[in-house]
Amino acid sequence: MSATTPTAPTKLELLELLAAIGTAQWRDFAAAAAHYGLTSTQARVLAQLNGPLPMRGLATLLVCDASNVTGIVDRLEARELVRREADPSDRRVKNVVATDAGREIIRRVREEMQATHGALDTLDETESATLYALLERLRPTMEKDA
Amino acid sequence: MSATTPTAPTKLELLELLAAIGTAQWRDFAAAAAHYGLTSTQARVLAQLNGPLPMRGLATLLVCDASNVTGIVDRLEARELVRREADPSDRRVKNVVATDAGREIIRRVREEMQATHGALDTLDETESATLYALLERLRPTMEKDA
DNA sequence: GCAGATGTTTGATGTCATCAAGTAACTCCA
DNA sequence: TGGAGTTACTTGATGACATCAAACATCTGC
Repeated sequence: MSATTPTAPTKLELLELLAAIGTAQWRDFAAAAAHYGLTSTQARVLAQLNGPLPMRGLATLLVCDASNVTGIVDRLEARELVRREADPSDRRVKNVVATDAGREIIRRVREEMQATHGALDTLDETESATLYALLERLRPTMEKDA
Repeated sequence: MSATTPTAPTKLELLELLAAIGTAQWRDFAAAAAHYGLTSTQARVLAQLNGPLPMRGLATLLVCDASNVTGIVDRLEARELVRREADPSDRRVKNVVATDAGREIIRRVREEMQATHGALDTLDETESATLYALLERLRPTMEKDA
């Protein structure tokens, strides 16, 4: 803590800075996705698909209406980035699974977020660890809904 | 640096955490905006309007097509949150200005981002300052376009 | 086995995003 | 001066998201 003697920021300043970082990262993500002909929403869905996930679960994760997910998955399925599979234990649910192509494309999108990667590379190990610890402190409160 | 002895996070972990914080904040903002019948885009426009701003400048800030801004400002103007004024020095440009109601509503939106406020309140002054300094280091690189 | 809850889709509607094209106004230089 | 080229804004077409309401099949519990 000797190298930097930061002046205390007002809460508003911190809030605005956080917003700026957030939008910058979002733009980086959207741009990388667009590179592969994906909308940011489609990329977001792919990013969630580590394992099979019911439509409803997807809607919950995206915090949107289930009917919305239908269309998004339709378009992803048309490009064979995703598949709908019947759930063996409940015939109502359809599990969405990423295809190999889908996994590959989202991997590349993450890789190509150059602005974000570049920014994180400017931090040394200690700084990264500090930032990580601070953000992790914020996370639980931030993710509580109103 | 004694209270916390953070284990070094991988870059991927840090990236994901940053993304999580970003989307949490975005949701908080969108929810607060919805409270006042604003879409997140409309709220974003209001947030930019500190002074008069030409349509084109707004489009640049939002990183979107100018034709898009026409519709957004139309809807804001219909609700009298915003006004189009002729520019005295260039009759092509229309400057967008927030009305009193517009300024008031965006002020309240910011106030009501409870998740974000709550999260930031968990940091003491030193931590805030550290976070601020780190994020400010990231900012310039993050905002560089690809 | 029936009533109610749940998962998914369809259809209507509104907002946001793009692109292409059109009009008005500005700039600059020959 | 006066036209060529640029710039600001709008309009219209189209597509992706987002919501809600309603339909349908299936599950659950009593």
